[in-house]
Amino acid sequence: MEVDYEITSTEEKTGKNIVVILVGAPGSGKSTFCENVMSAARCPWVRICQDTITNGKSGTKAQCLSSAAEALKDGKNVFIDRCNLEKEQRAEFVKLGGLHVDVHAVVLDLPAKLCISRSVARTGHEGKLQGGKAAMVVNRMLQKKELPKLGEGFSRITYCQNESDVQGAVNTYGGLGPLDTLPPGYFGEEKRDAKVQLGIMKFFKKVDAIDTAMRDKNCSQVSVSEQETKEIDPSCKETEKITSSVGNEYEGNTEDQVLLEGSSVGSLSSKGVPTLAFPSISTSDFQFNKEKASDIIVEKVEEFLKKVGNVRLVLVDLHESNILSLVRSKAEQKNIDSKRFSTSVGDITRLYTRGGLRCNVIANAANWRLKPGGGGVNATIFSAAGPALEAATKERAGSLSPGKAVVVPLPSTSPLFKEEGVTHVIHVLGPNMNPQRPNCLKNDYDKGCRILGEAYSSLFEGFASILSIQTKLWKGSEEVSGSRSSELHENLFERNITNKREGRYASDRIKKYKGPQEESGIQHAISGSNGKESLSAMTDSMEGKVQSKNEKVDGGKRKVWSAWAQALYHIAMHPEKHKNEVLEISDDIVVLNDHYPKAQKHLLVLARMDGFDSLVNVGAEHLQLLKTMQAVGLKWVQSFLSDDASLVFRLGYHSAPSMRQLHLHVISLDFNSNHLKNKKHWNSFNTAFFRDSIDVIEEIEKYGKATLHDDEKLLSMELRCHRCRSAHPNIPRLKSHISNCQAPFPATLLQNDRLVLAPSQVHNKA
DNA sequence: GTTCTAGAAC
DNA sequence: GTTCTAGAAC
Repeated sequence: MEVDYEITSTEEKTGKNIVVILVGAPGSGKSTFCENVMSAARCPWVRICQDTITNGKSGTKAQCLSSAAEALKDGKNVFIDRCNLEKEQRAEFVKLGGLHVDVHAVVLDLPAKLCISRSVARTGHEGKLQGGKAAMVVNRMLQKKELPKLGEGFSRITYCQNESDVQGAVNTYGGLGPLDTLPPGYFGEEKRDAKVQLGIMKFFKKVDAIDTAMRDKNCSQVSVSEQETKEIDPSCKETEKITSSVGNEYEGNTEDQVLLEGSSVGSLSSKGVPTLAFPSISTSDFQFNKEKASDIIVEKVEEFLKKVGNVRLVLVDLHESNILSLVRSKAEQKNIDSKRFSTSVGDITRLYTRGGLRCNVIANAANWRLKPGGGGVNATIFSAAGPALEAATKERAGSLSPGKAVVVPLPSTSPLFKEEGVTHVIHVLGPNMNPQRPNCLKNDYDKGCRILGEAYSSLFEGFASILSIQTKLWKGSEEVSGSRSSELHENLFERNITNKREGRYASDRIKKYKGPQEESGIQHAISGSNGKESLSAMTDSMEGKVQSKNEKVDGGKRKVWSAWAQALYHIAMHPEKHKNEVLEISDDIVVLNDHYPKAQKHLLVLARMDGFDSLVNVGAEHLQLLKTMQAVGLKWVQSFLSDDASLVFRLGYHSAPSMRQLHLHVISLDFNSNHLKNKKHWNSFNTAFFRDSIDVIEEIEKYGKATLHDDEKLLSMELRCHRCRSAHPNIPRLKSHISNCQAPFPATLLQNDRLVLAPSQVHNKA
């Protein structure tokens, strides 16, 4: 290894090409890794996948080698996307290295159970290795795995043990510029003693009929991306032999039979459909009658699913229980879409890692003090989420009354967030029928049922309120927005087609909230806890939304701009009258400093076209102008970067600008400015309200329109750091945090050139 | 868009 | 008492 080190260090500045040999079992995410790097990349990469090398069909190792050599000759970097778990399988690819080519290894050494659940899920599409067999194969492969060493000829080896390591590596490679080199050596932690766990999926003791149906029918909605389905590739051809030899070895092993059956549940890990997992409320420790409870659950689920599209609810219990079967049969009787509601057996805090079931939000059957401990689900969730949940909960509410729910965003530091992808926990308190517990209703089931119904309403509305923030599900936009996936949790909230019905639902809700007889439970769930984001704020904002919608729908009416909102318009029309403030004038655009800059550098690029006030009426005919604005913005960014290479920029539009005349914000992401004073300022640049220019252009190219997120709610969202996503109670605290936060930017921002930064800084920021 | 300021939150 | 937010006026 020392030899390698010397070679690379002497040639450090030459901008060598790289061959990255991925090492990982099927299901470890190799292809996804490549895709993520390539989508962020600043220099050309070629992914060589034995599985698809012959016009989409599988090929030979020799073909891979020659394609790799060719790509290197063209000056491209290369991914070798095959399992490469054994030294011998890697040897020939390592030989691609030389004077001008470095060979790196990226080891996706993720938990075996995760690889297995993913790969088992994927074989359904491939039809090669079926269900349990795939599990055996992966198991066996992992047992044979030999982790790469520098001595094999690698100059750099990166070990990834979990998703966050993987993201780190994606950032590192994705951020490489053509002349950049990475330091040689070992990176990340190597865990050699990891033993493969057999029978990992006994957790799924029973496959719900509903779940199975879901897997079979759900291809369109619960789509597994193509490259994922290809994960078991011919580079694992060795493994097919293993399959046959191993297959019998495991037959008759009941645990693994269970595994096989249960694993198939993993395939419903539906990326893209926001999912709420919830326990049955009140039926365990609070001793609520299960028969009655199951009626309420089914009724509330049905009601919610009718109102909100494209979401999924999963009732979870640790064991196959009476309540699960009651609910299942009642849901079946009511013909509730099994794709959208199902039951599941397992630990609600391990649904993804143990079962491949992605749940963005989980509900907690909380106690009234909202404290950890006790037993059951509450103890499990608090312990799995770590102290971060307790702290975040405290920020939101001190206690909870029966029938109410409180939505708590999970800090990204929580293991539940990092490992399971859970973004929010919703605490719910149900009615209590247990004399040993507080607030016992003494068998008053009239009241009990009402409160339990309220509890579920609160829970589901809380879930919906999260969606409305994260996916604009309620916006009723009638077009498919760009379905790029994004940061860890946003992945789960992939944007989807929303329909008019949902849009109407949103406005129905507004009317409802404006009415005098508000349902306190619902109110509570949406307002978070104690009115911080108060009901009135919500109704006001919703009202605003309806109003602006009317303008759009009615078409004829135009937004009326106040006098103060005309300033940019005047400058755009007569830049010569504003020579002092204008930095650049052309026929199409005017550039000026924002009068109240919200960061060290904050420019506006104005469109000069009369009547082009905002993105609301943008269309394909404006494409060229938008591209010009973007290009001019980038030009200025480059000049700023040459003065200060530590800056990072974003270029984009406000979905609902306050000032007339389309203006592109070019802003450095330090947000170090005294003019940044309030929530609206922050959120207008750091939520979906801000539309990156590059995305707007892409959407117009694809759909002729841009999706706008002009929901006022976005502007009153809690304050979160744009880097580490931590939440802060007020602007001063946020500002003091961001002045120090050096966390890498979230993956969403790192993709698609949304960030513009100096080439020399690429690694640091990523 | 900002400024001003009452009053909520701490 | 001080800090901070949010609504109204411009």
